[in-house]
This record gives sequence, structure tokens and C-alpha cells, in this order.
Amino acid sequence: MERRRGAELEAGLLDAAWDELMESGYSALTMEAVAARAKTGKQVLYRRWKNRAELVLAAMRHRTGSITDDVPDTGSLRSDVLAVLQRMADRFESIGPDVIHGLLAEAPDLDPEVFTRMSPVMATIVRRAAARGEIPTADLPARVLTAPANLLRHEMLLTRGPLSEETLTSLVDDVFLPLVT
Amino acid sequence: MERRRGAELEAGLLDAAWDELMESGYSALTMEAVAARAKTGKQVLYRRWKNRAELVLAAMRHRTGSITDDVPDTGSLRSDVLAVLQRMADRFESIGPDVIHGLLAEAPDLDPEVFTRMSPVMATIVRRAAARGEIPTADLPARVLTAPANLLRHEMLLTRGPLSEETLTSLVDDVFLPLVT
DNA sequence: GACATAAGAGACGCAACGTCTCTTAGAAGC
DNA sequence: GCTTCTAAGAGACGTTGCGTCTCTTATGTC
Repeated sequence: MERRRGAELEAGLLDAAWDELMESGYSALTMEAVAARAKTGKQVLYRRWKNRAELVLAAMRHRTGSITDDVPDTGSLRSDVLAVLQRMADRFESIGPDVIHGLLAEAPDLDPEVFTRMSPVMATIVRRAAARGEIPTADLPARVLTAPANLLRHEMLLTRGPLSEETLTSLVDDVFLPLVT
Repeated sequence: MERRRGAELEAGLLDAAWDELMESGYSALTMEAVAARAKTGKQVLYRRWKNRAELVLAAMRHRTGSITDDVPDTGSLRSDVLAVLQRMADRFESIGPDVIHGLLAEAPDLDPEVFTRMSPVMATIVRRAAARGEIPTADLPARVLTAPANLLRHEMLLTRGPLSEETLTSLVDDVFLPLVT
């Protein structure tokens, strides 16, 4: 019988975890099921991640890359912000609210890092807009800079179901743009 | 041996649940422990609430009344909004983030209602401010009306630990007031 | 070819779930 | 005041999944 090792095995484990996540959701995901799906034993999982939350987080990271990788640059502030929000929404939709809630509930300290990435992205977008002369200054309160992403995240976490196109535009047109011009 | 019944018993059960919640947090709260603390059997709990989430939600409602009961009316828009946010924060602090996350994770549909109460409160505050001539119009996008409460909620749910005084004033001075004047 | 390491498999004890059964207290009806 | 019915109090029960542990054996290293 052939045995996988190292990176190949690890990728198999994370894929199995992800598939299980998609099929059963977070709360119904069991270490046993992940091990079985990966055709291995529980110990192989516990040797790498100390609990469900860490395994799931690793599986998520393995699937979806970092959102900060490239900052949208469409030539207009409005569509840059919309693009970045849309990217957040897509990402979130592929993961689902249950997973996030599960993680937040089970991993008390694990994730602050996951939710603070947006600030530099917005800073870049705003700096470019100021350079283009679209807005008077790029020197905005942090609170304003993070407001759109935070409101979107709030929306996604507290209302199940997909969010409407209108939500994104309203966030930008009713809240963000009035604050920066 | 004396047996409690009806409302008296129910209050005892909810108090026991609340105490257990304060002592152990949500995830460590067990039906067994609540029953033991209330000096009764599990069946008495299951006869009333069909799971942990419902029991905890009932215990919360039993403790803290509705936030919509009276709308602050201090004579100034700024301090009205600050007052209402402060009230949210106090309430939240007495409950703690773990409980909310636990509920959100375990009760898929239970609570949307809990999180939409703030809108009418803000509407009233803004209407009064417009009547006083503080702001040009009370006819604001829903998104603006709910922004302060939503941002505060986002903050409380995603950053553990107590929030600073500064957070509240920044929410009002950097975001809300600029949007309504 | 010998050896160390970790994979694969599953047994184990534990905790809590939610259901069930049983006895008996206390409220309601006659 | 006696009967009757409902639900309280208590705990046994089977089930599930956790996280630990032990054991054999495949595979890479020296």
C-alpha cells in the first residue's frame, strides 16, 4: 500500500477538510470525517493542527489566497472601492457565514489578523484618488477608511443569504463617497 | 420536598442559565450544569426550550430588557447618538462576545430580529434633531441611519476586550455627523 | 541494508447530547 | 377530602465525537 508524505499528504488533508466543509458546513465537520475522506487516521491531522479551528483555517488559507495581493486600479475611486468590496463579497460567498461564525466562536484569539488586512488596501486606493485630484486629501480618519469594509462584513455576518448588488453601491454612494469629498 | 412550578420555576431556570453563562461562558455551558444549578432535571429544561441556543437567548431576554424602550432625548443630536451607542456598548459588555458568537454559530436563523431594533431608535433621534433645526433633513438613507450601530456592533464582535471611549466619539464625529450635516 | 520517522488504523476513556422512564408532589375537579 | 391528572425531580440510556494512545509497517535517510 502506498503512503503519501510531506507536502502531497498535507495538500490532500486540506482538500479533504475543504470538501468536508463545503458538504457539511462547519458545525457538522468532524475530524473523523476529514480523516476518513483523506483515507488516513486522525493522528495525522492532530500531528499538524491542534484542533478543528486550526485545521479549517489552514484549509481556507490553502484554498483562497490573500486579498491584499493586488489592489484594484481602475482609474476611478468609486469603481476601485466597489471592486475591492466585490472581491470581499465573492470570497465570503465561497466560504459562507457558518464557517466564519464557527471560527469566531471556537477560536477566541486566532483571527484578528484576518480582519485587519483591508486597511492598507483602502489607504492605497485613496492615495491614488488624491493624486488624481479626485478628492481633496488622502489624510482621512482610520474610521472612515475602514468603514465600507467593516459595514460590508457586518452585513455579510448578520444577514444570511446573498447580498444584493444594491448593498455595495449604497455602501459606496451613501456612506463612503460623501465622507471623502 | 417542595417543588416549584410555573413562573417561579421558569425564573429559577433562567437565572441558573444566566449564572452559568457568566461563570463558564457560552461554549462551556451545559444543559446538565444548568439543571444541576437549578436543582432540577434536564427534562424540565427540554420541556421549555428545544436546545442550548434557545435557553440562552431566553435567559438573555429575561435579564436585559429591550433597548428600544426609551429613546434618549438630551436636546442634542450628538449626545443622543452617543447615549444610544453607549447603551449598546454597556449591554454588550454585560453579555460578552463569546455568547453572541456562540448564538450566531449555533442558531442559524434565530436572531435577525435581535439586530434590527436600532433602526427605529435612530430614526426617532434624527427626526427630533431635524425638528430642532440641527440638521437640514430627517430623510436619510437607511444605510446612514444604521451605520453607527452597525459599525459599533462590528467593532464589538471582532475586537475582544473593552472598547475605548474614543471609539464611540470617533464613530459619531468622524462618520455619522459628517454624513447628516 | 539498518534505522529512524511518521503514516495508517483503530481502541480507549470521557463528556455532553437529547430521549426515555419512573416515582411522586401539588393543583384541579367532584 | 378523595381522586385524578399534569408536570417536577431524578437519573439511566444509547450515541456521537473529542483528543490521546498504542501498534504495525511503509518509506526516506545514512
